[in-house]
Amino acid sequence: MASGTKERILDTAEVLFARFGIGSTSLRTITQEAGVNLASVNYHFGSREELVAQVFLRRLTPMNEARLTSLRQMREASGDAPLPLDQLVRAFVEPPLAMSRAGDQSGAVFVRLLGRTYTEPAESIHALIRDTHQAVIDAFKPEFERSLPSLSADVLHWRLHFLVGVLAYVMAGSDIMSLISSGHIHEPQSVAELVAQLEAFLVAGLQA
Amino acid sequence: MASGTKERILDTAEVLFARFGIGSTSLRTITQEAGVNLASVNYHFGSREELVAQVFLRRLTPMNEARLTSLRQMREASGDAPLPLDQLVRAFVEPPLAMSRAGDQSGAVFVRLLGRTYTEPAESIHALIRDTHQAVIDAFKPEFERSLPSLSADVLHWRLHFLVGVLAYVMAGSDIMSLISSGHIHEPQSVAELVAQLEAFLVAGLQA
DNA sequence: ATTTGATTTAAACGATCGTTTGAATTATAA
DNA sequence: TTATAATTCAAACGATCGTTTAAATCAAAT
Repeated sequence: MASGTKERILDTAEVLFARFGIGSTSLRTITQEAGVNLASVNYHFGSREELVAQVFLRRLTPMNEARLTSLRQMREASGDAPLPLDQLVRAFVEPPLAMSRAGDQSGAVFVRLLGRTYTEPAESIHALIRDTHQAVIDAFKPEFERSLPSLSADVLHWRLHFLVGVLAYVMAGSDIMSLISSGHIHEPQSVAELVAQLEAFLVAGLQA
Repeated sequence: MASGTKERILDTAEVLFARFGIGSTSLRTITQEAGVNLASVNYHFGSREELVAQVFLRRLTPMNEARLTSLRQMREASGDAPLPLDQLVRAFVEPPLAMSRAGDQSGAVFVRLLGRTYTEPAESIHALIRDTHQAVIDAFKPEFERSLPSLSADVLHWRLHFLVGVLAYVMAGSDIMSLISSGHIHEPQSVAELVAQLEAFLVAGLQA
């Protein structure tokens, strides 16, 4: 029964971090829910902080690779021409949202956690997200510049900032604004529809 | 020297909540920083949870009143006609951002705290924000419907969701995306410029 | 000046936190 | 089977948490 302890801790921590927040979830709560011994966290991860980092890293890496792969394929298909803006937005936005429709719920849970973490104050986590996103930004930024040549560097910077903000908020899946629709919680029928809605909004905003 | 203890606690808690997060800030840290006795929090506020609520309530109330006042003035000036979308967006977006330019820094600190709290998991705080925003949503929702008559209820709902997402992210002032501009942290010269940038982006996105 | 109530203070409460320890248990391989 | 390593386990460590208590101090009013 030893095998799988590490993954059980990661899975359980992911769920509890998303539900109660990283700082408000204790190792005792995690290990109790996971059915493993308290000391196993320090045995397998060394410290609580390392556990937090591993929870993010095991999903951030493939997620960002999906974005880069999508962008690379578009580049190859597009030759020297600037990329169509809608495709560019989609390549950036879809991979994280696509995780929400994974067979198990684990992907969706992590997306929610990640979205919330974007605006969380803990500097150590910010640094981790920043590092893992660096390659993505480096690859997408010049493409946006080429696809939106009429925008000044300042304006483009702000609009990309806004883009990330929308994405982070959608990922966080905050239910605060469910009251916009008069109390009706209105989940999208499918991730594809959400991506389409998001893409239309963002493309128009970027081209404003 | 007794007088001002309550306000000192509120001010200090606001700063520390914004910097380290609500759940990660202890009463001992707050009272030590504020230079007051530990027990004074429970004396003046009853409990830590009530202190958190008061930190939000003392600024949320005037902020939302500013939004409603702005909307009411627009309504009176506009007769029966639908409101111009840019004005509508501005009335919703400007009051929270305007707090950032208050004489003291306290307003800016709170805006940052509020933005971060939008995607924070603590349900008690969500409920508090939801309640204080209810009147604002009730007033703005039908105006957006009138100013954007071509949008279906579903699409409008999503776009307002996106709008709130952008606003929350900007308020949070996350520096994660400072790397978009190649590491240059690029603060807006003025709140007015930020509002203008935001308004252009949002109006275009809403009309997509 | 004295009394009354409001406020501050130091100290302690039990609970929970992340981490460590050393023995018990399990898996791996010779 | 026996030796060796990996893992799990119960228990305890010191530190910190929010809260409470009762005495000390302050302010205001009689």
